[in-house]
Amino acid sequence: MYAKVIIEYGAKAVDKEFTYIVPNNLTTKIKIGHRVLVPFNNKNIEGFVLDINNKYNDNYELKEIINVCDEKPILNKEMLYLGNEIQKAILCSKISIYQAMLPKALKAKQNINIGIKTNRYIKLNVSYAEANKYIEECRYPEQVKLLEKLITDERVLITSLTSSVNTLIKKGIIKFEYEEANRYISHTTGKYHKVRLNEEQENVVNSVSLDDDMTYLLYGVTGSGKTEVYMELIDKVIKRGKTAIMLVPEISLTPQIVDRFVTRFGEDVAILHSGLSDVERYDEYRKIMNGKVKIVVGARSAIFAPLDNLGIIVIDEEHSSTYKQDNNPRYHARDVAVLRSKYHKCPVLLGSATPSLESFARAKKGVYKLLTLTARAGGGKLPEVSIIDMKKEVKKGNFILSYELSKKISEKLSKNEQIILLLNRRGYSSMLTCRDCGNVLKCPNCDISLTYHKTSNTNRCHYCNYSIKNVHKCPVCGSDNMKDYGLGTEKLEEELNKRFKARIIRMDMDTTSRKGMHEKIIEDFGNHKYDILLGTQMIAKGLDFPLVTLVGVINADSSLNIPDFRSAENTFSLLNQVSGRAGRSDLLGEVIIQTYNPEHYSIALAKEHNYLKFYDEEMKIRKVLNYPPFYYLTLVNITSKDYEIGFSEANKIGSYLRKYLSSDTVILGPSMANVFKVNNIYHYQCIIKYKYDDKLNKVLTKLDEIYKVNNKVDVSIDVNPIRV
DNA sequence: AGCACGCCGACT
DNA sequence: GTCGGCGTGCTC
Repeated sequence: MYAKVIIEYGAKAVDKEFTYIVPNNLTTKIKIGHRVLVPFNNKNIEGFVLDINNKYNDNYELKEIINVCDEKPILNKEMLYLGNEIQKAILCSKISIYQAMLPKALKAKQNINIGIKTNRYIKLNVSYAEANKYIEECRYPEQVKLLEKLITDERVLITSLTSSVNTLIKKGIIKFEYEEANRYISHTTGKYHKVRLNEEQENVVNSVSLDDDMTYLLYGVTGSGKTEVYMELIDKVIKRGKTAIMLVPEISLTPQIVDRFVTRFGEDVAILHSGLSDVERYDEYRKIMNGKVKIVVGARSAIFAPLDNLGIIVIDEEHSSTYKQDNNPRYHARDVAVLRSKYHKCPVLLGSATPSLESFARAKKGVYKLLTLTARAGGGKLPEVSIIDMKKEVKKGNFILSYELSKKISEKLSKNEQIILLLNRRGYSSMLTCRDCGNVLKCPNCDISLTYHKTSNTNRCHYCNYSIKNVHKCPVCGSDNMKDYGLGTEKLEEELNKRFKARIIRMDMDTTSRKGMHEKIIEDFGNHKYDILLGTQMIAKGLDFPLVTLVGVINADSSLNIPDFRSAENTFSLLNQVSGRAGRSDLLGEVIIQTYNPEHYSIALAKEHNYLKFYDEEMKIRKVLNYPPFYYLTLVNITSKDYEIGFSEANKIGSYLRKYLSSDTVILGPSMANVFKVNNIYHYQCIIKYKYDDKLNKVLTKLDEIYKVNNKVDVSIDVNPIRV
């Protein structure tokens, strides 16, 4: 008996199946999907069994599998199928997908020590009458206390053995009971209040057929009650005895969503997101594997949750770029969802207030079925948005806060209402420049300027984490005339503290790096321990604070100025998202957007909350420039430590693509990537634009093969990149 | 990925 | 003479 195994190494050179002999003692036990320990190149490593058969024709001298690592297979039939399909679609190594599907504890990798925790309980081993009789005759108060507790509580958790427990066990009065522990406890805040759906929501729920593999796009304005629709559909699915996956962009940003699911569905829910520790994630994952839960709420990788009998997959904020993994394997959760929906014959529901252009275009073409929610669920109005032209404000000397925004902040503070301010840049200032020689302080390893952080008094690189103590003299000319430019969240916080007497909390990557800080800031702000929440785009999503009546966007241009074909879409969507945070209760919300480009359509249309008009405008541009959704994109990234070698190989790759791809496929480049040097590695890229190219997959696979063995340059392929 | 093998420079 | 640098190639 032979087994084909893929091994734990992610390197392209060993991304193939290796055949091993299954020793006699394992033939009955071993199954496809099992994690196994195998000898490989004089080392013992782990891998997964992908196939078992009785034939082997080659004359290579095979080795034997050492052992199977777990009782049951880790990869089920569906996961193996998904791995195959995804590998074909995005040209990544197979092992990388299987690893991406699993929690750390179950990946093929040795020396991970993540075990199962077992709780020990004690329980009565005799009738209540006998226990009571024992109590009467017992001279030891500790024993009496224990038994009395057991009569009322049925079982008691034991963390350390006491002599009274020992005695009672010995006498057979009590017995032990063991149970797997759950180390993750989702703290919920309240009880579930069933909300009655309005007519529009009801219609949407009824339009979704639970019996076929259709994809639906739910386009609903912010606050229109999309979550209630999701929960209602999931409830229906569960009542039919099926299971559901609910994806959210990054759950630790939205504890409020978790809270709503846990309060409504209780024990039926497992949570999977990056905020969990490895042991917590393992516990949640086991609940799913063992069929103990019916709903999985989680971020991107939760799309792989091994639920049987899937009845629906919901993807909230479907336009969010976090659904695409930005390192290997570069999969998109939306695509995996469609694969799983076909496998289970169940619907996919994508929801957003600002759907991605790709999805909306598909919905218009009828590939997806379009559903809409036009009104805010509580009857609340969409907030009033005003746009401030910062070019005029700067002339008046208002560099950070416009007159209008300052006035509104004071007004809301005096009414004891809350304020959210968005500034999409962390740190104090964005760069340090010498006024005498014009030198800009740059990262020595990367191609970008360093950001000054006042809290730590350092200049840091946001790409490679390089940091130096703040400098006062120009390293080039020695002048002490250094000046900082640009505005970050730290400086904004300082300015607010100077100008207002208010309780202010900052939320960005620097204040939330400690575990649980997200939740804490959100909870504290929700409990009105602060008046102003300022932060980067992490404050824009899914938060629901009834007391917030003013949202200010400090610099709407920061996302607009990123050189990317999606920058207008991202700007519109961010402005729309963050505006939606205002006025979620009966208090009317106001939004003030500060910008240097007040006439830009993505900003002007965000003022009107006009997604449909934005869609039309943006589609015109995409059409002219041959960008998605009119063309597909694939990015070939070429990286090298050596500038010259990178350059020449990138050119070779460019000509290779031009030679072998169809003539109506457009190949741009090679060119230097947006940030050319990161961590002393040079980045080149070729962009491939195509409508349909039956040669593409083959050509790219071949290219990949060629460069597998080249260790001077690395070639990675990104199908449907989110950033170009 | 990780390890052995192999061919050149600077040391006891 | 030998230790060790890392470039090359192979792993069921």
